[in-house]
Amino acid sequence: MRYSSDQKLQTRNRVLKAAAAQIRTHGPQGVGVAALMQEVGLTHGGFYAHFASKDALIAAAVKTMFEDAATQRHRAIDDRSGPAALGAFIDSYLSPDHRDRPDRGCPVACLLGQSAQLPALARPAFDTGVRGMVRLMASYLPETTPDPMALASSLIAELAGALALSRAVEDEALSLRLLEQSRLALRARAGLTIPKPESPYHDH
Amino acid sequence: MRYSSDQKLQTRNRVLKAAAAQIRTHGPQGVGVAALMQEVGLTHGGFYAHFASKDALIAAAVKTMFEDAATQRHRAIDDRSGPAALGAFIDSYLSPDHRDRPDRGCPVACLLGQSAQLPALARPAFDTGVRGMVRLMASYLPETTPDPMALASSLIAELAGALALSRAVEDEALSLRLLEQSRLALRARAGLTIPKPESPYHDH
DNA sequence: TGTACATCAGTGAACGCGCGTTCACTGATGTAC
DNA sequence: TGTACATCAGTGAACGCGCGTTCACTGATGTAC
Repeated sequence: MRYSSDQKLQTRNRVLKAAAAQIRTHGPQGVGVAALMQEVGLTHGGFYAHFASKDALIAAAVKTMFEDAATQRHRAIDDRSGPAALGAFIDSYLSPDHRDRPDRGCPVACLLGQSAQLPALARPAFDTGVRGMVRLMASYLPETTPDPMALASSLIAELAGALALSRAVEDEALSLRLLEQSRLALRARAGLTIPKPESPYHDH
Repeated sequence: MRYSSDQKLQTRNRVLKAAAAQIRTHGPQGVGVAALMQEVGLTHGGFYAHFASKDALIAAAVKTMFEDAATQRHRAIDDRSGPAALGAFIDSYLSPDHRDRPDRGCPVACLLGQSAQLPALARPAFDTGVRGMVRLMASYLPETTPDPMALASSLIAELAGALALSRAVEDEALSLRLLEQSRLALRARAGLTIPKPESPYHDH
């Protein structure tokens, strides 16, 4: 090969990363091959040295989105445990920061309404992502919980729903209210009796 | 005018109705002027006798979607009252039927993830729709509820989130589980202690 | 009442633009000798 | 070690198609006289 040994792989990864960000902010339809390659500093013709088609790119990008999210989750599990981890998870998930940065956020919430526009290859990754979130949530719940998976399913639905609603809504006050009401409700439902007052990030 | 007096209005309404169905199933981007007009039995050229642009059509269609939903809600209120109405609302909202028929379903859930693709003219209608749902839910809640609007906000987030998740997921079993767990959880949270076992539609 | 004219919803061909994809070519690097 | 050749990531022009929009035209109906 004429470029340094793994340069092709690096380029591919840069394209994938840029695509993932675009998908998260503008949806699968919002990705343009030419614009994407320009963002990476290349011309559009070179795209097909890395991917067979735009759909193949999207499928690969969605897959990596969920893989990255899974590793992030595992890292978070190792860091803390029990109520502290659960509280931090809920707070950061329903924070204005997470709402405003879909390009760095939870892929499940980003793709909630756009799954119909995903190429078939990318669909299974979404299921895996949802299952992973529910399982994670269940593992966080107090041991006294009668049916952790059932409760976790319900909690995840509210978590993703509240974030998606807060993003879809135009009025800032309404958006913040949606986040905050669900944040408090979820903390209570998950057995965290004392909700942190403000600043959802640094719970000491 | 050369066609019977209100024919133009009827045509316009037929186009609007077809557009609303398309938006619900395939998103705002999924609507094509030519395909839409053909569906109504006309040729694409005539479109611009009714709408200034595709965006204007989408804005109008979204607006009517929410207006129709609001009148449906008001009709539902008149029919029943209290717990029966609340239970029926939750059950039908989280039914497989509602999941499988987005073209007839709640516009809030349909547009949850696609609001970024809506023309600016259509955005305020979404906010109004969300507020309307929360207010309706709050009015259903038991009088003993401490903060009905707060609880309603949380309930609506789970309601919309669970429906959207169940639609986005590929695996039927997972999809049904998401619907059912949230249906039971929401009934319990809303103070309906005895959830109906199956057949969410006819709760006599 | 009957006739001539005006109106305008709807037709269908055409335009223009964006975008995914193709392809002949480049030129720096790796390999063979 | 040095030279000739092969490879292939990336270039940039071009193609083709879909789609939103335009426009000259039609012909059935409403209106004026």
